[in-house]
Amino acid sequence: MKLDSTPDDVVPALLGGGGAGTTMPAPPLRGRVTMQQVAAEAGVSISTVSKVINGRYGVSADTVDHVTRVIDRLGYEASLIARSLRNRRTNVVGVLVMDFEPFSTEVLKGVADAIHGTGYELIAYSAGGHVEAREGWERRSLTRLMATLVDGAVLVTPTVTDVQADGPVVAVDPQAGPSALPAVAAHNLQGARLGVEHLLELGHTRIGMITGRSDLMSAQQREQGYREAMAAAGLDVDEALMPSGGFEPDLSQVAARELLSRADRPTAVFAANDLSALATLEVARELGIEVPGQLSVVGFDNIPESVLAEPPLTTVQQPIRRMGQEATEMLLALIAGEDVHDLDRTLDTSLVLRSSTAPPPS
Amino acid sequence: MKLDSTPDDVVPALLGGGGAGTTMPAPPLRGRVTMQQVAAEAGVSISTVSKVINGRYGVSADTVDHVTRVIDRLGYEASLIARSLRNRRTNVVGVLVMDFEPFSTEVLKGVADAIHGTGYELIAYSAGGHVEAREGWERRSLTRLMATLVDGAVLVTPTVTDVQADGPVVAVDPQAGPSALPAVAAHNLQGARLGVEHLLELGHTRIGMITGRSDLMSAQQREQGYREAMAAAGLDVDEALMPSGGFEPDLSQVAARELLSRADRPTAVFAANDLSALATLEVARELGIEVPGQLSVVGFDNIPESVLAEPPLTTVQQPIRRMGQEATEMLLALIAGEDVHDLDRTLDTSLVLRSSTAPPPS
DNA sequence: CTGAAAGCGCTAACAA
DNA sequence: TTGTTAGCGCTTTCAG
Repeated sequence: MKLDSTPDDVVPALLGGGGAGTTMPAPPLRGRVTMQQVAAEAGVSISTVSKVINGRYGVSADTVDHVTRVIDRLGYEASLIARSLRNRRTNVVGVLVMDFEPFSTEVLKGVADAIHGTGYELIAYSAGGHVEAREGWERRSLTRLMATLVDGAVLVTPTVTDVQADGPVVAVDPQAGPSALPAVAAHNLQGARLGVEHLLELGHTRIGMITGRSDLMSAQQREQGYREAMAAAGLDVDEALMPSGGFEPDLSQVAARELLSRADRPTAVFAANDLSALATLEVARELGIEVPGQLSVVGFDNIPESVLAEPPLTTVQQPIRRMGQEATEMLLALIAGEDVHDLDRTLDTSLVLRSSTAPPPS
Repeated sequence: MKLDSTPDDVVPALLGGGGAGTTMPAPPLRGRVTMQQVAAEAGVSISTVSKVINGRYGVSADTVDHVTRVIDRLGYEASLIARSLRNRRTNVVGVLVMDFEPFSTEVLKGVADAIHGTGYELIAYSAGGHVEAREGWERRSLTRLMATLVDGAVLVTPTVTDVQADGPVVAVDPQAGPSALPAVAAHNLQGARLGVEHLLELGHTRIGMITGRSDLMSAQQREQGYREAMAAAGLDVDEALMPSGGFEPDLSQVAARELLSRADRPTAVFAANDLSALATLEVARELGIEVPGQLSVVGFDNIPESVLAEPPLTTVQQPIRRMGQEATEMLLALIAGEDVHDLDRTLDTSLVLRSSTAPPPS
C-alpha cells in the first residue's frame, strides 16, 4: 500500500564550502525526511548534520547556520527509533500497563504530572490486553522497550516482580509478595481497617466481606485489614461471611447473592473493591434489600463509577494519581543515579463518605 | 512461576567459522539479551534465529526446537525498536497526545477498547506537555514515531491538521477548521443547542454564555449552537452576556464575575466547557447567588469533576471513549488498505441532567 | 572543520 | 537447510 519512492538514486549536488549557490527548489518531500536527505540537500555529510543537530563542537558557524535552515525547510525531525537504537540514553520514560483501564490511566496522569518540566518524554505501552499474554506481560514488555526505547519504566500492577532490566524500574501497586523492585503501593491494610471501622462506628457488628483475588497481595492485605479491625473491636469473624468475588463483577454477584440470601445475613458488607461493591448493590436491589436502610456497603478504590452508583458508594480511596507521581519521582532519581533512600513506599488511603452506609436497622 | 530445569543446556556442538573455544556456560546474562547472544548460545547464525522467531520456512524441525528452547531459557524477546527500524510494518498503533489529561486518557481507553483482539499493540506518546512545544507538537510527534515505530496514529485534539505522514492518521476532536485529516469529532453545535434548549424549556429567557477559546473550532461551534438555539426560540442574543472564559478556570472566573455582577444579570449561564461552568458555580457561591435557585448553570464535556460539584453539574456529554473507538476502527481499516467511506464522523452528544438547573426565579 | 566508516539489533535477499 | 551480506536512520570515533 505504501510505495517507497525515496529518490536515493539522485546524486547529491556538489556544493562549495561557501554554500551560497544553494538554489535547489526541493519542496518538502513525501513521506519521512531522513538525515540522509537533509545532508544531500545541504551538500554536507550525514555526520555533519548529526553534529549540528546534537550541538557538537567542531562545526563552523556558517555550516551550522546553513544546515539548520535546510532542516527547517524540510521539516526534518530525528527518528526516535533510530536514535534509540544507537544511543544508550533516550530521554524517554515508559509506563508499562497490561491494559488501559481506569486504574492504569489514573496512574498515567500522575506520571505525566511528575514528568512535566523534566525534559523527559513519555511513552505508555500496552501489549493490547491480550488474554494469552497475561502471564509475564511485564517481563516481555520490559525487554521489548527497555534499553532501547526508554531510560526507565514504571510498571503498573505487575504480577511478577523478579524482572531484570538494564535500567531502573519502579512498580506501582505490585501484586506479588514483597517486591524485589522499588515500589509504590497504597496502604491496603490501613484502608481496609478504615472501611470496616467506619461500619463498626455506625454500630454494625455483623459485617461480611466479599474478598478479592486471593493470589494478589492487595486482596490479601485488604482481607487482613478486615480481620484486624474486627479483632480490634472484639468481634469474631465468621468465615462463612467471606465469600470471594475475585475482584470482578460476575463472581462478586454470585458471592453477594450467597451472602445476602442467608437467613442470618450481615447488616453490612465490606467489599474488596468497588466493582464487587457495585455488584453487591445490584444484588441487594434485586433481592429487595434497601441500601443503606437495611444494608450498608463499603467499597475500595473509588473508581469513577462509584459516585454514580445508586446510592453513591461509600468507599476507600487510593491516591492513585499520587502513586504515579511518586513512582515517577523515584524513577527519575534512579535514572539520574541518585541513591534513593526509601525504595518501598506505601501511601495512605482515605475514606470517602457517600450514601451507601448508615446505622444498622434496629 | 516457571523455572526451567530442562537440562538442554548442552554445549552446542562444534562451531565452525572463527569460533574460538565456545564452551561458555552462559547463565542468563545481565541486561538485554540480544539475538546475537541467542545465536551464539544455540550455536547457529543470527539469521537462523531470526527465521525461527518469525516462523519462516527453511529451518529444520530440530533446529527450530533447539533454538526455541534457548530463547526460552535466555528469556529473549525481540527489540521492538530494532525490528521497527528494519521493517515497514510494526503492528503497533500510536496515540499521540499533547498531554495525558482527562480527555485524552478517556480517548485512550476507547482506543484500547477497539484494539483488543486485533493483535495490534498500543503506544501512547506525549512530548511531556512542554509549553514551548505547544505549537506543532503533532507534527513533531508524528515524524518522530511514524514510519518507524507505528503503522498508523490517532491524533488527539490536534491544532494543526495539515500534517503529512507516510501512514494513516486519524484525528480525534480536531481543532482547526475542516480538517484535511480523517477525523472523529463530537457534534459540538448540536450539543450546545441541547444545553441551551434545556434552559429554554425550563423557562429561562435571559441566558448568558461563557465562551471558549475563540481560535478553537469546538468553541466556535458551541457558540454557534447557543446562537441558533436562542434564535430558534425567537430570542435576541445580548453580546454583552457573552464574555470569554478561554476554556480555562482563571479566565472563566473573571468572565463569570463580570456576568453575575451585572444589575441585569442572566438567570442562566451556558458555559463552553465544564471547567468554565465549575468556575461559574464558584463565583456564584462567592457572590451569594444560589444555584439552581437563583441561577441555572449548564456545562459541556461531563468531566469527572462535574459530578462532584456542588451542586452536581448539569452538562452536555461528549462520547469521548466512543470517539476513540471509532477513530481506531477507521485507522485500522485505513492501515489494512480498505477504503473507508465516511472519513469525517461526527458523534452526537447528550444532555446529562443533574442539579445545577431549575426554572428561573419568579 | 569535515567526512568516511563502523556499528546499535534486526530482517531479507542471496549464496553456499 | 544454513550462513553471509547488506542495510533501516542515526551517532561517533578517527582520519583527512
